[in-house]
Amino acid sequence: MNKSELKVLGVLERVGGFASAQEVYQLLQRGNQSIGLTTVYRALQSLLDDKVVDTLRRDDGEAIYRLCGENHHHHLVCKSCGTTIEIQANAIEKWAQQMASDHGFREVGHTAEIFGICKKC
Amino acid sequence: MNKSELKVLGVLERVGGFASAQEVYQLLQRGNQSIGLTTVYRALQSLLDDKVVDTLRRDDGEAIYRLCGENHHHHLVCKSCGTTIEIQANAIEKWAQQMASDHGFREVGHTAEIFGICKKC
DNA sequence: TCAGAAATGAAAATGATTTTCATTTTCACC
DNA sequence: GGTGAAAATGAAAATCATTTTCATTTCTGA
Repeated sequence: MNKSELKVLGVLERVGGFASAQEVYQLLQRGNQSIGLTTVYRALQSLLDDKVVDTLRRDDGEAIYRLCGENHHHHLVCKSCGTTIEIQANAIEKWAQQMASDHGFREVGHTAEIFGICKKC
Repeated sequence: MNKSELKVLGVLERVGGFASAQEVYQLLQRGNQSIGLTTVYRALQSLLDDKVVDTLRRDDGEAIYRLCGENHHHHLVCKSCGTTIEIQANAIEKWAQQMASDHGFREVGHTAEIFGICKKC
């Protein structure tokens, strides 16, 4: 675990959720922790290999990362105004585990998002 | 639904599973159905809008598409080999409805996906 | 201190996807 | 059949995340 990886980890901690490589890079630039974009990618790859972070893809295909083992939540998003509400969902966690083990999957993760039009809109 | 979209649909039918835009393009070139890559992308986008096809991302970020049945389902995806299993989930449907109505949302939709490493990998 | 290894980052390369724009096709109407 | 506006097409250029290259800098351990 070298210096760059620690900086990237620091950002992911502060963010407390998902961030893309580009976002991590931007955030480091804003602070006085600037490291090169290439190094950000390398650090993320290395953290992935060490299973310290977790990765997903946004709808647009951009990869996003977060610290493993953070308790995660889901989102309820308004399609119109963008308001986002965090929701906990034990039901979902259990469902994902159950489905995965039914089919012999391991190292399981999941995503779930609800979207609609909120009261105000 | 125009001619290009029909050709793309034809390929997806023959493939009987997921294919990327680039793959659809290649397959059309091999047959005597050649259409431009741009048109393939446009046709896929249009089919997506019409909810005739379904999309996912490969690990490398490439988008893959397939015909979707009319019944709504979720996916269990192997991060390693890409194997995809369709799963039904009444629990999720109910959860989404419940959460949304709790917060006064309407016109509700949702996404949910489970990913992990399958038995074979 | 010194040499070799590892880390770094700027710039170029890659590859999927999107945009641009000039051309072609379709289609309703005369 | 002929006409023209609207839609479809595709080649080429642009975009953008990510990876590779490679010359330079920093570590590390003897």
